[in-house]
Amino acid sequence: MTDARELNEREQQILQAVVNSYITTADPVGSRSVVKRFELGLSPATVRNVMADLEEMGYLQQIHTSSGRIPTDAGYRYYVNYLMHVQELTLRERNRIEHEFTEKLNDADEVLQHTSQLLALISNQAGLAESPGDDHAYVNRIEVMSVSTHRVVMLIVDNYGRVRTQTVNLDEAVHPEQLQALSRFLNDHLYRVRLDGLAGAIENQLKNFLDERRKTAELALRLLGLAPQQTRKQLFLEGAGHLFAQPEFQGVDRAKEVFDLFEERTVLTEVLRNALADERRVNASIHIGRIGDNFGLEDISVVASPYYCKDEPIGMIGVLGPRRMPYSRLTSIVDFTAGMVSRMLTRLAR
Amino acid sequence: MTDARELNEREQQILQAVVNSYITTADPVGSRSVVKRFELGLSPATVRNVMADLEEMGYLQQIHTSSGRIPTDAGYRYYVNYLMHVQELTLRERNRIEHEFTEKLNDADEVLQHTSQLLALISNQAGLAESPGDDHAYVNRIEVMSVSTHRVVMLIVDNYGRVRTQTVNLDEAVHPEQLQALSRFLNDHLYRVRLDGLAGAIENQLKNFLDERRKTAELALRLLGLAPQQTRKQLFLEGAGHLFAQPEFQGVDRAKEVFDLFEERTVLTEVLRNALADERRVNASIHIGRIGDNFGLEDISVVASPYYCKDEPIGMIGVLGPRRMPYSRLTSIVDFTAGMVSRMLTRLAR
DNA sequence: GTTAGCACTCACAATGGCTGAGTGCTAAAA
DNA sequence: TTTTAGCACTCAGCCATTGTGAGTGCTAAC
Repeated sequence: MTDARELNEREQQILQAVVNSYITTADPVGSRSVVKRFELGLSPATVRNVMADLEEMGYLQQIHTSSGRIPTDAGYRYYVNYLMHVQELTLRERNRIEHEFTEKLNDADEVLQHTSQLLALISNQAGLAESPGDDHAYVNRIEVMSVSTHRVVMLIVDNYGRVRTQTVNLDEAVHPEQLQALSRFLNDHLYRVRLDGLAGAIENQLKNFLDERRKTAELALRLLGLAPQQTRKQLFLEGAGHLFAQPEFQGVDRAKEVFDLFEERTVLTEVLRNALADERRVNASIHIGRIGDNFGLEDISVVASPYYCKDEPIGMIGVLGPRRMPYSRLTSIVDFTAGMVSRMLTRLAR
Repeated sequence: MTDARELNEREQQILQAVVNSYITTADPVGSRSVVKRFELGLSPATVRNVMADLEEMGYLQQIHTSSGRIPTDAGYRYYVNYLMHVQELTLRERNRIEHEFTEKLNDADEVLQHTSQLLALISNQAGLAESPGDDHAYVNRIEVMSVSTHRVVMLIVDNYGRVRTQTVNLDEAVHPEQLQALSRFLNDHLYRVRLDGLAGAIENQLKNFLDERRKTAELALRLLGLAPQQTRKQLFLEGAGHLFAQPEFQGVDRAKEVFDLFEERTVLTEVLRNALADERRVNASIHIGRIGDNFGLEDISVVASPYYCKDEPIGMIGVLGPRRMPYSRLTSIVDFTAGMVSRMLTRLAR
């Protein structure tokens, strides 16, 4: 990789040919097959020279002398940024996706779970969908009730229609009147407060409360403190099996690595998050190669796109597959689907 | 497999030796290695003769002429039923398990999820645990509240401390008074009713109700009818990765089959259920070989044991691994753990 | 009934030759 | 100067061959 000079037209053509060919066949591609498949009006020898240049610049690599070339991460990156023409979805495909979202979906989690399934199905890769985290969700309604003498359930409905329950065990019994007061208090003071700032919202006002109200506030704080923090952003992952069908994951060791990756959802969430920061040409951002530092997997790519609620970015959806994946199609799919999710969510949170 | 005559002592010894050896090494075991490892005071030739007999009777098989023998399903079965001496847990191990259950576990689902993790960890196999189904759970408390004009949440607490919420969308708005009446009504009539018979319990009494009460009852029925039936028994499965470490699942195709099996939890539940019917010598029942009819997997065994709540059998827990598994140890682990779960659950449901 | 001996079987690993796809380089053609 | 034809070379994958070792069945002797 000597310098990063611009590629001339022929180089671009050939890089594109190599990437396209490799994406569909998974075989290293040689000079002869390039001229045959793409009819460039050149001889294999010329193509070889160009390929040698591309290799020197770091866009292609050989798995060993005298095998064809395959794209490097940089090669894919160049292809994705400058060469790929996004393959628009057909009307039929768009209708299909839209149709999927007419189903009865009551809250954001249902929407996103469904989304990950849908993405897996139509992309033939693994589908990912992050559900809105506590930093983007607000209390719509909050209710407390006792379920036994020393046990209390707190029920929180957020602006995405999700219902979350948290059970808390108390040391002492609570009177029904106390609970009623507590419910009123919570609804008064936590309405539209962000889910990750419930305790903080009350603490801030604590000094303004007197007597009974103060007691109620302190009880509220105790409850919130005892409730298990299930703040972890949920990540829906569907269709993992598709990956095992790909030739690059045939080896047992590889398969094991993929399996382990799927167990570690936090890492995946991380990747999705970082994808946002990546340079991007189209709406979808694309992560190419090696995920995290602890996983041996170099051969993973992610195509992800943010979804919005009322123009505010909330989370990401996307697909995950082998590095050799049909980016041009997937970006369209992911983008379009993200748009649908945004619309659904905005409607839910009305 | 000519006849099922009893095995004489020497035959038993040798069958046991073969099973033990194969369980630990995963290699077919030959006559010479048997006499070396187990010091029977016999020559290899004699052992060969006995092994030939055992093969004829269907307890052993050869993978090809001139390889050692490995046990058949029948061989394992004989071993498990008559030969195996249950390997008691050490005090240390029992303490370890008991210690795990001192953790704060608030409801049955937490207990059983924890159990599946624990089993996976100490058995080095996949851990299974079925949570109590709707046919063994009773309503302890039931509450209804509106979360928006046309949306209602029904909250059901069962006798195992589990809280389940179901949201229902209605066509028309509901008045708060209606809901209050509804909550009272439900608590009056569904207390201690089995979770899978809620609608039925109300229908049965429908004719006894007049006027407003009848209206309330009908509203209740509508709600219960609209609520999604999440009756599916939950199956916790943990430590699936352990299986991929076993040599019998190294092949890619095998690995894929295991993966598919884990996606199909209903099949697993089925197996656990059937395990109960199996002949059993010790407390734990053992399923050997081939699961279901649609899976190619012949090489799976399950060791399972029921757990109880107040002496009533509720569900199963167990471990799943290759057919070649250390049954003598696993039965103890599973049995003991099942006992702990029973104790925990009985306490929870007091 | 048990054992020693022997010929036989068969999976598995190592070896070597062959093939085909692909390359780099050089010299000639455009 | 750029492109192409030609040629020698490389290397993975396939195939057949061979040797080895663990194990067997059978027979005859103990």
